[in-house]
Amino acid sequence: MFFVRANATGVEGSHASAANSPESAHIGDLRLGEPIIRTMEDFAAASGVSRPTVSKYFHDPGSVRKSTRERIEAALEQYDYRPNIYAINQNRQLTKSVGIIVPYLADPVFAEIARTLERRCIEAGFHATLFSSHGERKLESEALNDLRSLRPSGVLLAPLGRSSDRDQIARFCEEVPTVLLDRNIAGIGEAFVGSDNQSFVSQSVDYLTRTGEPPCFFEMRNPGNPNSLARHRCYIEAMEGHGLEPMLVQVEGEGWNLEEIGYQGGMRALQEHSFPTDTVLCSNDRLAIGLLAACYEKGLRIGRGSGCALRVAGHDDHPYSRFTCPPLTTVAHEYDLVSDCGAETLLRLIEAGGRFDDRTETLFSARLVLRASA
Amino acid sequence: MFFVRANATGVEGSHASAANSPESAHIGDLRLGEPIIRTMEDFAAASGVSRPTVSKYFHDPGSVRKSTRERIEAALEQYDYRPNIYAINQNRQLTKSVGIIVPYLADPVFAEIARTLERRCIEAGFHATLFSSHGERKLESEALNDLRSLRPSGVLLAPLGRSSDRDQIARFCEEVPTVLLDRNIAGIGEAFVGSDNQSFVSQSVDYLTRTGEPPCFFEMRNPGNPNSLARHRCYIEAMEGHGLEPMLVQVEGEGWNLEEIGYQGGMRALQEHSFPTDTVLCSNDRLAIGLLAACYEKGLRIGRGSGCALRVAGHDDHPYSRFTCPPLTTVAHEYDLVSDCGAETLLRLIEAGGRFDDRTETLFSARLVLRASA
DNA sequence: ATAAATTTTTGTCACGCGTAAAATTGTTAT
DNA sequence: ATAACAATTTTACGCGTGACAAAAATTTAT
Repeated sequence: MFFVRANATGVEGSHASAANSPESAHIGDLRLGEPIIRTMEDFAAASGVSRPTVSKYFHDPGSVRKSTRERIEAALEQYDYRPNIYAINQNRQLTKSVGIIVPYLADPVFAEIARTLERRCIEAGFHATLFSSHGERKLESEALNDLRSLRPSGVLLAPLGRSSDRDQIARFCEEVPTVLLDRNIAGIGEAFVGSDNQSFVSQSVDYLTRTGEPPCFFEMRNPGNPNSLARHRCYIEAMEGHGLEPMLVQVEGEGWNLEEIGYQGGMRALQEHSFPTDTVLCSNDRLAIGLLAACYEKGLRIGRGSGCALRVAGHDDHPYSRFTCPPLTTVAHEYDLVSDCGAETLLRLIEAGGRFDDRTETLFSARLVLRASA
Repeated sequence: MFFVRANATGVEGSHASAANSPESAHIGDLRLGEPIIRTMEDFAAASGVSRPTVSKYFHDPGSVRKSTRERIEAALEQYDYRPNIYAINQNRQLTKSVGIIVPYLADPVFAEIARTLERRCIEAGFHATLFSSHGERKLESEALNDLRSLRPSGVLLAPLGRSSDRDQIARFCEEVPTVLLDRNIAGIGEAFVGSDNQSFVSQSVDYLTRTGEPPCFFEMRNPGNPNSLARHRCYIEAMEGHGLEPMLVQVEGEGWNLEEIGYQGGMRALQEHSFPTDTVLCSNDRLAIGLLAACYEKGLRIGRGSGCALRVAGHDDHPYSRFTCPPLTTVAHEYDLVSDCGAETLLRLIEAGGRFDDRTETLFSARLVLRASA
């Protein structure tokens, strides 16, 4: 199954004889005669400036005299000291830190959202700490607790949704200025930024009915995701708005393995001929990816051409939907815009002192992306 | 583009009038007469026990007398106090925290690895903090610095690879007990856990040559990933071992958008007929996913059947490779095993006091996964 | 009941830093 | 040179915790 090579490089072993005391670990890279800099105290002594002045410098380099600044920066060159961010957070009245929580990092959409959020916060001079709930309520709670200890000036929270501990989130939001992202919880947090599910579904339904048979809706019977519930409702509304009968194809399954759920459910639906029309609109792209795999296995040709058996469309513009076979027609979740706006909203919130007078909800419209699958 | 609904829910506004002082924010959930518990000092007073005893309790509940334990736990019920993890880390000689760094969380493979690592560490009673380098050397450096401040007992580090600051990582590893993951850096860290690239490539090359034309190798010209370099070498060795001429198809591109790079490179290679054989072995599954999309667009049938124009295989068993069309034949990177072993190795390292006598390298063999594409 | 062992309390120091007031030094204007 | 002002240093305290020694209280053994 596996094997172990000991000392495979043959070059090291240098630290094998080193003792465990923290000093000895540093003897290697210590030019003799130079002191070891661990704390701001040490660094202040080494640079010939008092510790509070050093503290002031790190808070705002422009707030100290030029000659002092130069001395500090000279010492900085030599010792590359950096203050302990967690000690700072413990003591500053208003931190330069923000927290980010996403429900599930293994979902590429959230991975992208997290990446953008982190970048924006860093660009604004903040230190960002990222947490993933990994789909588990317990881990979401842990993340909230950690964030409390971190004392961030603000938090961007994309909650798990149905399985969140609503009361705990509400309490957290009263303690820490929080912007909700992607999934709204009515009345909780200082603001919400997300997508307008109605514009998602109405666009896809409009397009599909205009260009062919009206779509049935392919979804999970018990989605953990509140956006799924909203899309379900919007589909029904949109169909009724066209004077059409809604057609639901619901698949079983729990958790976050949506491609697998879409595949299994798709196989079953195809075997049992449960699709009442030749057009399938999936609640999200991950289910669609699974369905496409099932269709391929069944030998069905997907697309809007004459030789095609089925049209398949999704929602979200998942990073991989460009690369499915055929490429997936979908409605883009503008997660870059949502992320940018979320980060910006949080920064405004922090500048405003942590509270807004009114709780705003910013919803981005979706953008239809036509590709070959429908 | 987007619109804002102010006060859309119509139910809230309760905290709109709350002042900014930390006390007033808590009046809402404060049963009058009960003190607000923020620190261990407060909590000790509320539970009628001294603070050091409370501290002892949290360190090890079994270390205090039963009657004392019950008093603390009764108070815990009432106030749900939790010690500040960052303050703890600052003071404990040996922390119950570990750090995890992965190079790119938006890659589902690393997202899965991170998730498994985190879970294992939590199960072992540790507090895990996850960092993503997001593909940027600067962010990897930041993560290392943050971890220094966090004072973890150990770190699991999957480095960026080529773009890592090797010296900085070396220095870090001398300060903090570190297990390297997925990508080895010779001699750095107390141990390495990863995959045996040779077994990957030899298995795929063996299988493909046995069942059809020998494969050409589809890869990036300048991969940032050291595993890619290793696989390149292993492909050449494997081919020569069969007495065959290695055939390389190298595509341009930078960064982490591998599907796109595979797609663009694949389109070009197909247009220019650069594939010298009907069998394409991709350096990793993400490139393969892009190539499959290009093949679909070109109308090429993929698979090992008689009506097929091309066989395509990959490496890694990417979470989506099951759902490509056709499903991708690949060699599984056993990232669950790697994660488990990595976590276990770190725990052993911590128990051993942070240093191993010998630097071990544990390599997992790959597992051939036959699907329809080759 | 008394002595011995265990547990808890008290007190004090530590960690690495922010912060505020007072004392000192440096700079500029006159 | 002197006053006026700004920048800096000193001093002292705080944050929320761990760690350790000595004293006090409790439990257990005899």
